[in-house]
Amino acid sequence: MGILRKTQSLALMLDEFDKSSHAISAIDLISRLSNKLNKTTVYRILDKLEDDGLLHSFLGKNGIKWYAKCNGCSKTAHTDVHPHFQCLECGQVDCLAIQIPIPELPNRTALMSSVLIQGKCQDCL
Amino acid sequence: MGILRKTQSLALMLDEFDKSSHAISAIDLISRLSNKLNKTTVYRILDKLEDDGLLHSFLGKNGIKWYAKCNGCSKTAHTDVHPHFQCLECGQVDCLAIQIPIPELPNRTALMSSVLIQGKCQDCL
DNA sequence: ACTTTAATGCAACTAAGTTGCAAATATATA
DNA sequence: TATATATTTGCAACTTAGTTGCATTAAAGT
Repeated sequence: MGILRKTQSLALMLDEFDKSSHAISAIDLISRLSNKLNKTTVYRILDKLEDDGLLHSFLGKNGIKWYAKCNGCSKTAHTDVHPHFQCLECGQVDCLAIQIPIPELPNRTALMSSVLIQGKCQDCL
Repeated sequence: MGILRKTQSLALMLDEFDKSSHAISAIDLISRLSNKLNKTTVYRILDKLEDDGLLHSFLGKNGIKWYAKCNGCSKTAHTDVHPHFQCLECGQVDCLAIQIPIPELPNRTALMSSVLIQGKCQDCL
């Protein structure tokens, strides 16, 4: 069950995602909003926004969770499966607007895939 | 700094990897050996075996760490970069002996990539 | 304005992994 | 083979990311 009520907490969080063109880690979001929201609230709203197809989540370098705005995802299906890029120097994480084709696997059925590319971003080159 | 001494703990751990053709999660290994080894020891030996290029590690579904035997990696470089497959039904994780080509990225340099494919494995189809 | 129900904060918890240090055990040396 | 030295190990305590239960607060419907 996704978002039902327009609360202040929700507005604050949407604001953060509007401000930034990059992905935001749950941890970072919690610290940015630490004087305004409890971390439990942050996690719960992230969950709901993902349910609603407004955000998608993925795991970064050390298994920590990142969120970014969805592009063409719906409440029912996260269709927009793209790779993510994490800069090894500044840590910045972005969605890449490309498709990585996953080949047919003998004896297996691929249902989803996650690709994390690491390297140097624009700013750090 | 990798393995220096041939200890019992080391033998026990190598045994586990010899027994299984699949990847093993750190957690699973700890529980398999819980009556013989301390979890700290398990983590430390895994580290060293990875340093030595005998094992490689990667992150599975929920960000937990998996280890599998290396194929052609050396102490200095983990060259064998392949995707991993995790079965959504039984949880089993395997290395896939294929290459996923990462395209050139405009304005960025890709230094490494990790690909996790999820779906159904042989046994669960 | 009042009622209902969802959202929030808090504190306590879980799970995976890490650290410091003293005790145990390999290996090198005599 | 005994001894010295240095690596490994176990333990307990800690860290970090994320979760849960429950009482309180605040939206939204009437």
